[in-house]
Amino acid sequence: MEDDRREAGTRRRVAPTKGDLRERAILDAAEQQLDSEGADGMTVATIAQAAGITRGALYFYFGSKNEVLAALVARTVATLRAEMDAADADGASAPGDALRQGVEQTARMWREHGTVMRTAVELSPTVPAIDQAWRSAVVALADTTRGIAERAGLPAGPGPHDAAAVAAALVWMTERALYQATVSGGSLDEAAATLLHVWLAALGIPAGAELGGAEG
Amino acid sequence: MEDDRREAGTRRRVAPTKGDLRERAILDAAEQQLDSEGADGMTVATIAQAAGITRGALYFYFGSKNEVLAALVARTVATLRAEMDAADADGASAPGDALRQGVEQTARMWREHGTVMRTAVELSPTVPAIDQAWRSAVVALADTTRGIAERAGLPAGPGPHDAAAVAAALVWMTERALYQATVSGGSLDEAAATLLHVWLAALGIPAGAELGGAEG
DNA sequence: GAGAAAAATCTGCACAGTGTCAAAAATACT
DNA sequence: AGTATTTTTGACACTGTGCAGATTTTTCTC
Repeated sequence: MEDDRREAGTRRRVAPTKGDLRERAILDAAEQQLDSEGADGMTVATIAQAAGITRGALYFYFGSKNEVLAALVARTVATLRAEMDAADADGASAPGDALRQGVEQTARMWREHGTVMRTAVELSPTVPAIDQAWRSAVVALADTTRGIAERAGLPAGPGPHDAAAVAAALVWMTERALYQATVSGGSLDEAAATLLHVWLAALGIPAGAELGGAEG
Repeated sequence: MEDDRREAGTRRRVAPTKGDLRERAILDAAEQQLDSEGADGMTVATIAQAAGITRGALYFYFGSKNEVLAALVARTVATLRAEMDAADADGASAPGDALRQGVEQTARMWREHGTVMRTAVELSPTVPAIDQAWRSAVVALADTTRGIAERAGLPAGPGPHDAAAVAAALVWMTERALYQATVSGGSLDEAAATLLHVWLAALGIPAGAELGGAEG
């Protein structure tokens, strides 16, 4: 029963190995090509080549092309999660500042890794692995947000207006809005400003100095 | 320049031809296999075979497998649209009845052509042709709904609470809810009941006799 | 530390599916 | 019949994926 040590879909062990370098190289190559060629132009052969291995070898590290994408999404999303937690735990304990930082960081993530984020949203419905990675990230962000919301005074108990429900709705709204901005070539900054506005309103925080571009 | 008479992605003329029979046969075969085999198991070869032609010939009628799906979505959605318009123009001029019929008919469509509808939702983000067909249907339904909403007394003028905005939101909500019910194996009837409730509330129509299963 | 055993990594090829195309066959038109 | 148009075919190129081993790296033993 050595199958216990195997990862689903691959023949590789889960144990720590140096081949993790290759894994990272594969993900790097994938992200780069996702940017330049798009999700379709990016082929297993070109990824493998850029990572210095053959097509077949890539399937040693990942069970499929989609699993590569899923891992890429997971990696990108882990960064965002870490930044959010750090910002939340950091000096910025005032709910308003935490929210501003959260929205800003999310927007920055979309700016720097827009293609990955966009791919995650688009492939979620059809690729279970991606859906899982993405959904777990959203849930984690929603949870962090819930903490802020409670500190801002939202009720904790179960109910349609409790901190958890509002936080979830806000996070999904943000996903949707930034995705739309990315796809339609709209301004991420404007979207972020709008989002922050709604966030503050939803949590009942008086809008102090929001993002730039105040108007009307 | 005879290309003007050509359809994008195919070599076939747009002009009326008898080969439309084959086209329908292809779509029928596709829908059947979509039900039995799923979107992945369904291959161009099997569709062509079921339609009595070879793989290559299929590409004479449709530019790609996705175009077949897109045409299937368009056909299915055209049916729903026609039914909605008929029901709206019909005897049921009372907004409440029109809404009930609309929701019921949409739910029935999901019951009878669930696989096609589901495929439309899932492939919309990645297949432009499908996205276009689906989106246009949603817009059309939203417009019909807007008419009902205005008759129900919602303001027509532009604004975040006007009939058009509310109608669009309701239609998208319905899409989402019925999709979720289909995917998660939930009850379409229950979903429809909930939806009708929200619809009536949103349009300010007193809930007379809603669908079965009243509670609380 | 040499050498064997085991594990990790990689290669090369096979196979099925999609999409393209030039040329053949069927059909319609005059 | 003769010609133009529609429809079909068959072969080809490319992609994703599976797999049987070959090769390299690590681990263990003496």
